[in-house]
Amino acid sequence: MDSFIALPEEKQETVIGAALAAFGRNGYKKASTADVALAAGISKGMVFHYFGTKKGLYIFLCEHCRKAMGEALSLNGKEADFFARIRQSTALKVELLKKKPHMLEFLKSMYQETDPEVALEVEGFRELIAPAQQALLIEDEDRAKFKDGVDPEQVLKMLTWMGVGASEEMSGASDEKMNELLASFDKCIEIIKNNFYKKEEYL
Amino acid sequence: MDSFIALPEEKQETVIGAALAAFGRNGYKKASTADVALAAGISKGMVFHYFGTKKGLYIFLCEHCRKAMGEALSLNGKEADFFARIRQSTALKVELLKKKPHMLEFLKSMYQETDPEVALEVEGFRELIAPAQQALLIEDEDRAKFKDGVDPEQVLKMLTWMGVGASEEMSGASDEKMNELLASFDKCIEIIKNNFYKKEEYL
Amino acid sequence: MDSFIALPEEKQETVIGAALAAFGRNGYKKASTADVALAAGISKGMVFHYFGTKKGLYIFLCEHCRKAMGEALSLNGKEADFFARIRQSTALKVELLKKKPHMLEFLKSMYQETDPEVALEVEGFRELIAPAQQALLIEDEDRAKFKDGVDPEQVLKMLTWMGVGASEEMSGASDEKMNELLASFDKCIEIIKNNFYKKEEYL
Amino acid sequence: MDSFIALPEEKQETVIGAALAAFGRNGYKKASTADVALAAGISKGMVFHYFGTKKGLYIFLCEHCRKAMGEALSLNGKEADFFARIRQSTALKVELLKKKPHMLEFLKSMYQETDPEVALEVEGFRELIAPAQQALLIEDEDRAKFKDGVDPEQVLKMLTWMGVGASEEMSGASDEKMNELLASFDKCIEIIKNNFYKKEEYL
DNA sequence: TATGAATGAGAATTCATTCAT
DNA sequence: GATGAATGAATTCTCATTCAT
Repeated sequence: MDSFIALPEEKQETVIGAALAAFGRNGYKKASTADVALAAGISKGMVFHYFGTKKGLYIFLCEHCRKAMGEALSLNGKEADFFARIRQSTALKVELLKKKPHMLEFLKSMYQETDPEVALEVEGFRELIAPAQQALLIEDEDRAKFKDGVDPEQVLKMLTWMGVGASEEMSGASDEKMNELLASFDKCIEIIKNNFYKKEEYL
Repeated sequence: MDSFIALPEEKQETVIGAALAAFGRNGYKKASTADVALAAGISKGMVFHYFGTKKGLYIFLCEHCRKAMGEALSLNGKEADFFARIRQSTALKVELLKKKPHMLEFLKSMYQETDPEVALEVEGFRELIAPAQQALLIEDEDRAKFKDGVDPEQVLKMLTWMGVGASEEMSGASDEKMNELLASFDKCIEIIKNNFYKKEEYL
Repeated sequence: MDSFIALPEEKQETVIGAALAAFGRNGYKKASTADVALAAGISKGMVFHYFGTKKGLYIFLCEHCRKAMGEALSLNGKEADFFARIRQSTALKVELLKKKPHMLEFLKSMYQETDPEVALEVEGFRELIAPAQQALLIEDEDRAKFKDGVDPEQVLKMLTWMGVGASEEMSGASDEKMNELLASFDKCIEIIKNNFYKKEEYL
Repeated sequence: MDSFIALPEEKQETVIGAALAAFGRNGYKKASTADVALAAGISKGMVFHYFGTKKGLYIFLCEHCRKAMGEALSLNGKEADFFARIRQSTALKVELLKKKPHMLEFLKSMYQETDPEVALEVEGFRELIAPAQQALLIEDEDRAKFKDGVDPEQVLKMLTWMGVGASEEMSGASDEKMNELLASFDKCIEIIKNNFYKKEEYL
């Protein structure tokens, strides 16, 4: 793993790209180290030299994606408003994944991974990525903006669930369909905001 | 397949349960027919006698789940009100999945399945199951109940996504937690109804 | 086996025909008892009831063919002349095999069988059938007909080898081709007779 | 296949010998890759590394034999006389098959192979090998040497059939027996030549 | 470092044979 | 006698991992 990090950035990217694509396309079990090596233009032996085992490579990729997600979202300049934060967060994620299509493939596949050999690790990474994806904590100043009688936590839950549902539907959707779904999701946020924020003041 | 259907119901259930569990746990590729046979208490040979191939078994399970879902939801006695229908549908699904926990596992895994050997079949079943899961079509008499300026279709989409998100979270949750989530989901429906229906008339 | 012989002739023929066809088409190893049973319209269990094992069935068929061959050739009414005997023998064989096409298939396949499980038995039957096929012993009265300086035994060897070679080529040949080859073989016999018999007296 | 060709000649021969023997002994279907690997002193995996599939190995062997036959016969230095050519060709083939006994076994088995999985390929190779085995075309200058009234083509056919018959008998014969048969075959050629060539001029 | 040949455990599938009904 | 469900050994093929070069 150290020896991999010592590689020139460019070569690292090639290998990572090839591996993300291979696992994204076929899942953990069916993706073969030979495929990864071939696509990366290195020998099978090197894959094991760099990552020890197939599992080691997979976990490295999970970690790599988590970092990339985190970095992208950390650019999220603390938007003042709760709903604005949700929208920006969503937009940033979509941005990132459009630039690194293999990463999107991989993440989708990772969310679907059921192979027990990596189940534990994947579970952990899912939890690590989740908050990074959300940045959805309701702060005190947000709370005040909600209409009386509306439970902000419940609204957050609704939004979170909707996000999961929308993501699920985006998985495997075409680019066109994805944009459409994104617009629809945006509309949902809008609707909820319109209905649960105190109208006069925060719209 | 015929020979399988001729089996006593009880034995069928054992085999189906074992297979749902195996595929649900490990996904199509890694689940092994030997595991299924062992868990079902039959010989490897019988798996092939009954279902021909591993793929045949998988497709049989898809079909089986579709039927079970359909039957459960067909009990849904045409509630008059749109939101009432959603609630009942959700309650019925949760009921079913509590009784057949392996089926839930399997369905989740099926929604995630990417193995090209069954991709086509799974795709088909997803589409067949989707409407059965919903029974959520908005009818004209429902449309009239929504506030002016509210797009009923968008609200349906929100509810659908929320349903998926909530189901996801319910997966693997304890019985207690599941009840809690169900209550929370119920609250969501309530909130949305309160906000999008014409208040005076339909609450 | 006794139980099989107790069957009505007609049923026996059905089973034998199906078995000859199955083994003839696919060879010993690849032909499956299930195929035989299906084609014969009986259950797998009966195949084993009648013949004990797959090998038992195969040997029964060998024996059956040997008998059939012997009976056909025994009709061969002791033609006086050596070459006339060869021709009649050939004609009778062709006759028989045209009437029982499955038997021909089977015999061809049997001559080709290399599976060690039946190699010994097949070897034995080949030797048993060979003389029956030939009826080619040169008798003293024949010997006198050959030109001086011609070794009758060597001529017999030539004819035998030609017979094997011609049979080999007939295997797998179409009906039309087979007739053509038969005519050609006939011409060979004629040529040899013309050249090795004392001309004036025996042509 | 490339990787196999890259092997040291000696190892290639070992593997080829083991495979020829296995298929020759048991036929395509029953010969097992495990046997081949064991006899060749390599692992099961390597068989597939080298040849991809069992069928790939079989076809490689067919091709290998075709080449070996072709090379051996190409040494046949264009003997002037037809019968001389036949004798030399026969001698060369016997030479080859004495050196590579497994090849003989394999070729016999191949000529008998009926397994549909390789039927097409075998058919093709049979046709390719046939002419290589013959080198027996009668040329115009040969034709003139035959007695009037003798059909040279029919004589060729006789010789060819006899060659097949003799080869069949040589298969599996002891070295001593083989020499005896060879001498007998030689005598046949001599006899035929004596009878069908114009005596005064060409003997 | 880098290679890819080599290994061997494991997976799907087939099928002769047995045996309860 | 008859059936065909049931068994499990054997077979082809795949692939992570190791290791000599």
